[in-house]
Amino acid sequence: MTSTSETGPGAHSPVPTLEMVAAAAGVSRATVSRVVNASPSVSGPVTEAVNEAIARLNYVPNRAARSLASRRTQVIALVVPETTAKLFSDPFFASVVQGAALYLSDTDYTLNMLISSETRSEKTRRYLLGGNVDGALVVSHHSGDHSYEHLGQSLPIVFGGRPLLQSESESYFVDVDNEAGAATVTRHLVEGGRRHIATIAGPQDMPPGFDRLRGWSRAMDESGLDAGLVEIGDFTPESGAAAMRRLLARAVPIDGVFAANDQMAAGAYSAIYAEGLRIPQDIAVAGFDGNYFSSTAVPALTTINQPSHELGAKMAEVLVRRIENKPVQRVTLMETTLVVRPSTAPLEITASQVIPPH
Amino acid sequence: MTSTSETGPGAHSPVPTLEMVAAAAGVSRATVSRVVNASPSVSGPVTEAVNEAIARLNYVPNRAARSLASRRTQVIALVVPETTAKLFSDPFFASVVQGAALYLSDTDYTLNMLISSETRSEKTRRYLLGGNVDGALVVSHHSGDHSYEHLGQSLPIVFGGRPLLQSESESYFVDVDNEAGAATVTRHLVEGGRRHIATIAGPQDMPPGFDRLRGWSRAMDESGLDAGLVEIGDFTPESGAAAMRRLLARAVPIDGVFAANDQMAAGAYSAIYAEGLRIPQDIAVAGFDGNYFSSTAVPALTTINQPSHELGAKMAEVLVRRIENKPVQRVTLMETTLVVRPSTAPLEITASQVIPPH
DNA sequence: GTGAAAGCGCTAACAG
DNA sequence: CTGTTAGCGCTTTCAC
Repeated sequence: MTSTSETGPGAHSPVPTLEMVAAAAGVSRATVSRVVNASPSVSGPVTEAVNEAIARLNYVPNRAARSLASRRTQVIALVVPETTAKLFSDPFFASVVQGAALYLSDTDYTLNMLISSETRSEKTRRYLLGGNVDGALVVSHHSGDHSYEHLGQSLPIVFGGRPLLQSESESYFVDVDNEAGAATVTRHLVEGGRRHIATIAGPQDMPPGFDRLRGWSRAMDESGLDAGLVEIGDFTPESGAAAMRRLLARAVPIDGVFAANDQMAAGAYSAIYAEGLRIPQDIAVAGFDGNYFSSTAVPALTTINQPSHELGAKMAEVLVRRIENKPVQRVTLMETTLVVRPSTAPLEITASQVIPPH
Repeated sequence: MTSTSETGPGAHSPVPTLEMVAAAAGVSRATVSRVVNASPSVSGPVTEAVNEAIARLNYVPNRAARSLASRRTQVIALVVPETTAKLFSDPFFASVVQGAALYLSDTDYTLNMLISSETRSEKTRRYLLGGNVDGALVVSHHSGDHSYEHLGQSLPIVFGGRPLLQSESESYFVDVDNEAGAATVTRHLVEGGRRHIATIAGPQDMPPGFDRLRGWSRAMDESGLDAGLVEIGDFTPESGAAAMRRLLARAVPIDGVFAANDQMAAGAYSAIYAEGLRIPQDIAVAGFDGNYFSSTAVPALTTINQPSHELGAKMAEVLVRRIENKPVQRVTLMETTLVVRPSTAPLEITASQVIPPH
């Protein structure tokens, strides 16, 4: 902490400026600027000379000066409007952030992470509107929360997850194809020989909850099966267990369950085991998300994998295109993948037991 | 993507400048600047008038201009020198990043995440030295990798994890107290009645591997037990399983194992089960890290919890203090906590079986 | 194609 | 205590 040698007397600037490059290359500052910004209107020889000088001096442009002059910041905000508790417990966020950061590391943009728990949302808004960023990414898992929607008029924003309300759908967003994923995993259950397939749906006021139920229904209809076995949970394991108990309490046969996320599927496991039933022999179980709940469950859980890094990367890509006025689709849906695991092993292996054992 | 209304003809600047505030408050720009920067040398009435104008105009300072003039960026880089594969699979990083981001969200600093996979490390270095950030946080899980060490001379840096080499220990770092944690969990095993306790250590060229082995040894010595049952792994589940097999192959009794991380403990589980032994009845198992491997194992794994968010927050705190020339310790050790789970249930409940069952 | 000149919005001595 | 005066390092018309 004692002052260390820094600006010794007559010390030359440690960081070379554009002006120094210009002098070294024998051109004007404007020309160097053009080369740095890859302007097409600089002759070959001059470009070379400048690049040589840049390399020799190890020149790095000063972002602040560049931003100030160009009125562009080259900064993208990543807004996470969540309580810290939720943030800490959800691996999805981390993946999305990493995906976005990774994509941007290949561009000239820089990621600026803003955690905006309730109390500071006003501060966040002002920061965003204060000309500190060129655009913003808003990630709110599983909620479709677009409370930053109105900022979209002043700043390019890309949301993760589709908006809940129709009226808000002027916004750009990237989402996972929840409905298709749910339909796919449901079809997988059908192909495994299951005929009495229930679902533990998510809250119907959240897009993922709604869309996944819809996908299940569609697949059931298409397979000519009854789509009446529905119970609603809130995406927690406990709610999954409770929903499963309600399903089992209905006096109808059930040989398969699709839970709208892995946590609820984990809850369903315990309810099923509590009844002395077996997975997958008696009831096949499938989830959605593809997080560690699915891989560590016993037996491992069949699920629909969400491409969370790709989602983050895609959000960043869409935003950059918007900022640079390149054409982009307002809505991007990411494909999911089915991950088959023992929890949905087909019934055929027990074909010899078509007659119930007891 | 057709051009939308932006700069309408004669449109007034949407973002108020400091100059406009000065005019509105009837003072000079310098005075406004002083108020914004909380300089003590501005009279009460004037401060009030300026603040009123700021609020009325909804003024937000321009970061770029401020940085350019003050030669401070208010930006902190978070460097993650890892392959993307590792980054994506390790929950530790995410926690540290979140902790740092959360801490900084209460300050005037902003986090700038740099993912620096091998190929781009030169680009990263130049960026860091190009005056784009006020300081850097370097997080490299489990490795003590300080390849950015030499930058410490030009830029304040705080590392996560202690450096491997003695010679490099001029650097500031925050680390988990690996040795104390390992000793604590080992003592816990001893208190549970275990007497033949082995360890599956991590690589001895990584500080955490080394320190945790040391903690185990120390606790064993202090308890008067033999500290000879050591096998080395590489922190993967597979290596943990292999090490456990080697331990079991030694023709000596083993009733407890401390694995240097949860993944290796998970591997040990499978080797133990493969021998027809039971956890915890025959062998108690404990890990280190406190990630989901420990909570989802069956039986759930006793482990040492790493305060990863706190570590991230502390790193940020130390760095900010360095930047602002406030006193800070060069080394900060974070305390770990013991999480007791069924995998180390005490032997006492089977006290009646002091005589081996066979 | 290239250079000259005029700032971008703010801070930081220096006077007063 | 407050105003004046210079820039910070770069981009960007506008001439040449």
